[in-house]
Amino acid sequence: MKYWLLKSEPDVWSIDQQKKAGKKGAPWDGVRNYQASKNLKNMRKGDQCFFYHSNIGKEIVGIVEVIKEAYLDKTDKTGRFVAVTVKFIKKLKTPISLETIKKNKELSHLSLIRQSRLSVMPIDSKSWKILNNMSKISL
DNA sequence: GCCAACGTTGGC
DNA sequence: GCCAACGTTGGC
Repeated sequence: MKYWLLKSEPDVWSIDQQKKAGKKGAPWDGVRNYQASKNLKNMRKGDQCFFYHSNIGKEIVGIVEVIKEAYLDKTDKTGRFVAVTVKFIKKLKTPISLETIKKNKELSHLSLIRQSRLSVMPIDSKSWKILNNMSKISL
């Protein structure tokens, strides 16, 4: 299984809206960047993704799971980009802020920090574990 | 195929 | 609201 991180502006699509979508999940569409799109294509059913709120909050707020692999993004008229469907798994007890992530040397290689504009990125399993542990500890 | 102009993202 | 970083577009 692979791990990913998905960014969304909460006033466009938030973790609470994702929660409301329930078991059926909701399409993760609107990606208009080739690198991000390539990452979407590499997602497999069952992969887990951190849900990150950009701009407002700037923190990882929850976890979602891929339930449908890449298909053409209906919102893209050019037919170049893809979407996946993800379903809500849980909200983190303690959201992990970008600031906190930046402070951790073991996480400094993450694209979240190195490539701030990328909206879909892989997370290695070690970093996934570190972040998961952080979410259970209040700081 | 280069590169200037322009648009977008996202942290601050 | 500003601006740095960076991706895309289009003229040549």
